[in-house]
Amino acid sequence: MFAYADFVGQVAREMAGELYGTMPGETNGEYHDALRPAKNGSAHAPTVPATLTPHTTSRETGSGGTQRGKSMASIQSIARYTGLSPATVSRYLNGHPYVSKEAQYAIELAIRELDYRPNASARSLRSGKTSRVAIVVFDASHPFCSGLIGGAGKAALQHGYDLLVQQAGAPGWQPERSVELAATRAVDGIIMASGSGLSRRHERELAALPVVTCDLDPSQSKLPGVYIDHYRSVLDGLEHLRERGARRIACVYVSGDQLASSSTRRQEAYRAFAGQYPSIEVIPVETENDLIEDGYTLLERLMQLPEPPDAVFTGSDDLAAGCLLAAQARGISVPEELRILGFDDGPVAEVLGISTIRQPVGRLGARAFQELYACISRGHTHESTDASTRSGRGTTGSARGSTAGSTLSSRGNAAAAGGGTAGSGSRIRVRYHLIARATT
Amino acid sequence: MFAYADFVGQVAREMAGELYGTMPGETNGEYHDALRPAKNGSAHAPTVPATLTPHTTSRETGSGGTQRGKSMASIQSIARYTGLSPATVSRYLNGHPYVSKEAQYAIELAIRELDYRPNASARSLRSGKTSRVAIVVFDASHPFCSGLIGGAGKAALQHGYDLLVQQAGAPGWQPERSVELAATRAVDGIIMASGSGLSRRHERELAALPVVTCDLDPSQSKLPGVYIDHYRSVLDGLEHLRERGARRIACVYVSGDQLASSSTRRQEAYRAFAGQYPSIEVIPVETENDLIEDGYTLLERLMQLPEPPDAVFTGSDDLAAGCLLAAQARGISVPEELRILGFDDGPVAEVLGISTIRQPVGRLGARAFQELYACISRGHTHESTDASTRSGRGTTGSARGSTAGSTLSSRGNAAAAGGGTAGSGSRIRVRYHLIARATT
DNA sequence: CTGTTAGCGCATTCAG
DNA sequence: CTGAATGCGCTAACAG
Repeated sequence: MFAYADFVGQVAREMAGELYGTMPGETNGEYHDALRPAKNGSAHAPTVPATLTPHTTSRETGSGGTQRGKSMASIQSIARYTGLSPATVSRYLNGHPYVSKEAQYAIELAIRELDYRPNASARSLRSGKTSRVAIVVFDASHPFCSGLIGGAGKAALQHGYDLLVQQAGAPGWQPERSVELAATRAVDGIIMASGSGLSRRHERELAALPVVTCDLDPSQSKLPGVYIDHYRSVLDGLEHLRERGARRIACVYVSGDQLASSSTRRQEAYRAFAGQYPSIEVIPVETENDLIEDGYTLLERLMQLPEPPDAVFTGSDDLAAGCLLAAQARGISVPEELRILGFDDGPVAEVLGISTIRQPVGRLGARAFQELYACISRGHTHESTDASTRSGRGTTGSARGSTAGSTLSSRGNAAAAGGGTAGSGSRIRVRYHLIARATT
Repeated sequence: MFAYADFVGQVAREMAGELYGTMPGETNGEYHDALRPAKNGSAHAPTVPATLTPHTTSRETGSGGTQRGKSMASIQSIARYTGLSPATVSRYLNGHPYVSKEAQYAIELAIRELDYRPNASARSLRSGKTSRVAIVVFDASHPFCSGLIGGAGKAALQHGYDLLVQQAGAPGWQPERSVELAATRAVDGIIMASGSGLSRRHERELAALPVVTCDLDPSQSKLPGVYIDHYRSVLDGLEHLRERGARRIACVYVSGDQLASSSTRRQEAYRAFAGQYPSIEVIPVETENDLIEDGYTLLERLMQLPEPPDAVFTGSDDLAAGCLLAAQARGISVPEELRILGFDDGPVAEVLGISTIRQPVGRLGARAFQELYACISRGHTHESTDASTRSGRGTTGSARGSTAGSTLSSRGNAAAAGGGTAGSGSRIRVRYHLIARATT
């Protein structure tokens, strides 16, 4: 098969955050700072002995401001250059009417000549907006998170926004950082896609800011959020297994809910399912992480049980893959003896032929941004216009064929209207797909 | 097997950027734009008849500034609150000495009371720095890119920096956006990890800014950059195949080099290898994309050839996976009849047991940031102190056992000293690993 | 159509 | 130890 031990080692190391450090034994020649050329300023480097103050061209360099020598052209510069006033230039820049043709030409020329660029900070300071939002995920390199980032980023772009990424799982990160980001107006709003380390206090602080949670358990906080209905997707998945004859189903949940996913909701679904089908045994199983290796050991643990399960609801493709590999290694036939269901429909599930539940991750991220954008445009922070009429529009079971619809719910500022017909309400629905594959 | 057609459809759709849009048929209650408050400007959109100027609440809301009602506490506010001067407060905030105990307490209280937060834009405006850098990738949700983002983000965090992400592959993105980001001082620097659409002009503009390329072909631009030595890794990979008896090797390259990877370097390596071993036939193969589906069709194409290859150097795990699946579908025995080598060592290669070449993607991103950081700290932009003495420190072949070392090179501002011993030079080395697995 | 004035929030002189 | 003054770059009110 494959070098499993080695693999485990690698993953463990990478997850431990060592992946970007300097490995011992690698020839690591850092830069010499010595031969730094003095390209600074208008040919007078500040590195001068300092006994004689280089006399900074008297004024102009003034007190604070841009210390990068080039002394970036300002709106003033081009005002002087053209003989116009800063106001006129500003007007031109912002596309205001009432700027004479001559002025326009002159300004355009000056801009090109002086290589002028408006200063973003100054603009933000004046306008109070940054055209920038942040998304907080646990680990940007995790497929789920990166999907979120991708989707949110694309949506942001369409509105002229940029996306800042913070990783709650990175060494040194603290919840403070995210709160401050918005509080200090470094961004216009935040998409919280990681519940990691979110204390009550932080949440309270966040509530005062434009924030939207993303795939966080909605019952955990009062913040508006976009999320997939894990409860129903789990029920559908279990139903899928049941229909195919499973009677002892191992139901996995991740202990540390570091990653953005509502494991509590899942567990509720497990319980609900167990209640609904007393004849089926639901075996809750805990795992610390959801990587392939974890799945591997997980299955070995399961097989130690006096009465091993005949199905595993893993809640993750990687776990499922690990389970499958372990099963194959043990000579357990899948799916005859053991059914395995994944989650997310990543490449791994694809190539291994694992049945799984596909989530519209990219769209989830995009919706999150859109909600946030609405929030921001409205000038609100979150304003509890809470009327979550959790509509239970049928369709709960019946994983008929290979796909079943579910909802992606959005609980936002606008009043939530439960109804079934389209339009008017803050609920947005997309479909997830339960994909049945031959292997598992 | 698995529902391949369906899969292909999905991937195709997602790559087309539709992944975050609204699917037809889903109940999608978009927001009504009707109730959007007229928060534009100070309430007079330029589209207005302009006869009467709406006259905004006289002072306090004044001219520009924060339009969010709460009227954020400023340093002034707490100066007034405490009876101190703004200067003292500022001193306190920046940890200056010479602030009396009493003042401190008073200020701390006021801060808590007024819920004060320093304004990031104002700070940036003054200081000229943002503590923020941008990374430009083609698609954040691609494993390679997300690895870069993850690594860069973590490294950034350690220096108190935040990371902004732009996706060059997103609909609507233009190279302008990236340039402007740095030019307008919205960020302190840029990590360019996507060569997509980079014209000469843009590159020239970038050259004047703190920028570091990441995994872009170093021969393509004069910008400083961090990159993996694809040339040598390819040679090692081919050597690996040769040692195992391959004599007709299909060498894949991606036509559009949209993703951050130097396909030209690879092709050079292909040629070099072909020159070195005249008895081995190197068959260059082009593919538009590097997804599993592409690998699948790729192999089918290869098998149409009069003389099919006995090995494939795919340059991508996904491609390799596709090849493997296609081969299995055709009843071709792997590795006996056909050897397949992947690249990156992602989960897919892992579970399928595909031999592959692991790249330290996270570390690559991290190094890129570190280079950029050095750049920024030094106050430089890039200054071509170019002396790339490409050292060829042995170790080229000999994929002995299962791993072989290679270099991750960094070409920066400081002069590059080729030498073998540690230190002194701009070269940074880490190891990639060629991982041999049973299946392929 | 244009210039003058003023101030966004902060940090840094320079005098006390 | 502290306060007054100044300006970072930009834009929105006013007058012209």
